[in-house]
Amino acid sequence: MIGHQAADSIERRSGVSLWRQIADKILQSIAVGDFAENAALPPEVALAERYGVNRHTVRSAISALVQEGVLRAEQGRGTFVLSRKRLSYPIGARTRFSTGLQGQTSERHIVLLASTVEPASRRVAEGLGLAKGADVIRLETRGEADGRAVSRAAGWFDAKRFAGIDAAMAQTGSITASLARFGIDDYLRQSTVLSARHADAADLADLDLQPGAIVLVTVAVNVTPDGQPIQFSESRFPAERVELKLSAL
Amino acid sequence: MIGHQAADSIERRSGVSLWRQIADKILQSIAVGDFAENAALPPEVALAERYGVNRHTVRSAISALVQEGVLRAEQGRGTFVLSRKRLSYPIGARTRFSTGLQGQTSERHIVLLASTVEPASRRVAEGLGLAKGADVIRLETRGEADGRAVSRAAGWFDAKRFAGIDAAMAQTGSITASLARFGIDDYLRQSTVLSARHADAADLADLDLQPGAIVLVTVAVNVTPDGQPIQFSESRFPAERVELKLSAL
DNA sequence: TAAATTTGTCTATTGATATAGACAACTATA
DNA sequence: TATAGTTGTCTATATCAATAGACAAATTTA
Repeated sequence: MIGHQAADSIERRSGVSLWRQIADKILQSIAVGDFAENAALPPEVALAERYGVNRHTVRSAISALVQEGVLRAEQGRGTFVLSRKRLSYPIGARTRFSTGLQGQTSERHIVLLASTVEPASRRVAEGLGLAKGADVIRLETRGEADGRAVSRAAGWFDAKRFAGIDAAMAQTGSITASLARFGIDDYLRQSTVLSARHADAADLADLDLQPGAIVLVTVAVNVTPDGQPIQFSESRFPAERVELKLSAL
Repeated sequence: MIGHQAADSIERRSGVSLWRQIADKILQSIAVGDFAENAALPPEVALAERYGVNRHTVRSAISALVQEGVLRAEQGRGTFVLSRKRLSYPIGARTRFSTGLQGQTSERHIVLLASTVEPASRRVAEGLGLAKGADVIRLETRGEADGRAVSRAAGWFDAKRFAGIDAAMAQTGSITASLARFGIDDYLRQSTVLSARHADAADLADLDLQPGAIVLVTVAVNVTPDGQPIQFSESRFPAERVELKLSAL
């Protein structure tokens, strides 16, 4: 697991097609820096030998990545790496979307997609310390960096205490700024539970992913400095574009 | 993304077979608690309708999970959930394998698989603040809980400073105890970078996984309280058996 | 016991996946 | 301008994945 990958590290009869596995490996190689940006990939025949598969199988993987906008193929010249490395998304005591991504991207922002009032499900109620079924405001947001989707999050707030936070969010485009209007000057991340799974149809649409992608999922609770829960959230990140950097631990 | 899954959240032509996607969904449902332990799954025909696929496709998914030891099928009776929920693996400032898993499992331990002295690669050298190529000791370990593999880690230590840590590890079975012999009474996790990918052949063997599985990967540096790096590590976790709980943030 | 329910097995068909080989089209270079 | 190297396209074949239908085998329920 030290950078290189054995020629035999491809699994057949796995339910995951070979071209998908090879596309994953190429993405990984780009993220790790084995394949440099703007440089040419090894020729198809070389990749085919390296992974122990037919050239056409490699072509399937490449065409999927061309479709994704990661590679560009030019007849007679070669296949070139377009995409940058994974975005390193910081998670720590004071996780906010805007801070910490400085320097990695030229443009980043959050879009508020929808806001609804709904009864709290069991886990939302537990996270916020409310009774099950109590009214909560749900904000659906999408994080973008350089025009690519890097996160999709749902955040729940006590509807009584934070009435109007949806409007504030629409105005400011920032959770932090919106909470400030309710007298929350500082907040901390109390807990984060992290898991990973294959993208389903909703993930594909929400994060502009290609079928077969992997998503990282975090479920977190934010609290005031004195421990009062204010926000429960579930966030999804495209694993091929984002890694999570756990800081301030 | 709130517990339920739409009937159409299955992707065709994705490079990931339908049976694998459905197996993932069933695992997810078990982890979330939709399918209770020891209880019967819905009958095959019901699952087929729910996911919009043929009964035989559901059967392929089930047989894969039976192979994995997650389900048990009994002719005439039904298919039953054997496995417990995902193990919640804590990661925080004072992450150690032994602490924090209390109560979740009855038995857990680390096995030292191999120890070698090798020249530091670029990233290991950077993590430990050594010159590239300097001698480092590498410990390969495997974490088990209730007889199931829950982690596989490689840890690197400065060979000069920690000469003999391999023997200490073999004796004590604990990194913490081994470091104590070198005067390290306390250490902190400085940074953790987290990503996810499909399991390759090495992961399948190391973690007893079935093809198509997802692994979580963390790359971390541990330091003394005054900031001196002592350990660089890369750990792999089976996403179907483990979730990471980021605590003390 | 009989009927209903559920998993197991078999055959057949279609489409996606993977391999194999040949050659065309394009680019860079000797 | 040749030649070598590279991607693009085509045909053919074999295997895997998915659907469809029928019926057997085992268990539970009426």
